[in-house]
Amino acid sequence: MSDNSIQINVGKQIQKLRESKGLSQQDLAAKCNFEKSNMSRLEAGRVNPTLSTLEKVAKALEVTLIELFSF
Amino acid sequence: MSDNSIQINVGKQIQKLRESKGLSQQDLAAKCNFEKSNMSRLEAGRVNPTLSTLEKVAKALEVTLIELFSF
DNA sequence: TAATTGGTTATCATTTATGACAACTTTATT
DNA sequence: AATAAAGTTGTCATAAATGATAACCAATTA
Repeated sequence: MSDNSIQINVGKQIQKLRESKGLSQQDLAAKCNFEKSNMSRLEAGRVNPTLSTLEKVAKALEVTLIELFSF
Repeated sequence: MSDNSIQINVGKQIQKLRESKGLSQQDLAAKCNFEKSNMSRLEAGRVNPTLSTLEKVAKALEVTLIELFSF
C-alpha cells in the first residue's frame, strides 16, 4: 500500500505543467483556492488526491484532466 | 460544491468500460478488492474518488487511467 | 545584511473516502 | 411464482484528504 508512484507521477506532471505556464506554487494554489502548502504536498506526491482536487488543478492550469495523466 | 458532474461522467465511463468487458459490479469490485456497494456508488458518481481508487479500477478494467477520462 | 519570494514541513479541526456488512429493490431465468 | 443474480441504499468505524495557520529553509535581490 506504500506504492505511491502514481501520486508521484501525477505530482511531477502538475509541476511540469505549472512551470511551463510560469506559475509559482503560490500562484497555482491561489487559482485553485487552496494553500501553497497543500500544493507542495500534491506536487511531491505526498497525498492521494481526490478527483475534485485534480479537476481544480487541471482547470487552474487550463488543461484537461487527461493531460495530468499524460506522462 | 454540489457540482459532481465530473464524478458522474467518470462513473458512467467506468460503467461503460465494465459492461464492455462483460463484468458485473460484483466482479469488478472483487478485482479491485472492495465491495460491490462501493462500486455502485462510484459508478453513480455519489463519491469523490481518490487517485488510488481510480487507479485500482483502471487496472482491474485493464485500461489506462486516461481511458477513465476519455468521455 | 535585510527583505522578499518560492517552496517545505508540522500540526490541527473538519470533512469525507474507504472498506465493510446487512437489508432492500430490480431484473432476469427457470 | 420462486429463485438467483445484479444493483442500490443505509449505516458504521477507521483512515486520510482537505483547508488552514505558522514556522522554517533556500535562493534571490535590494
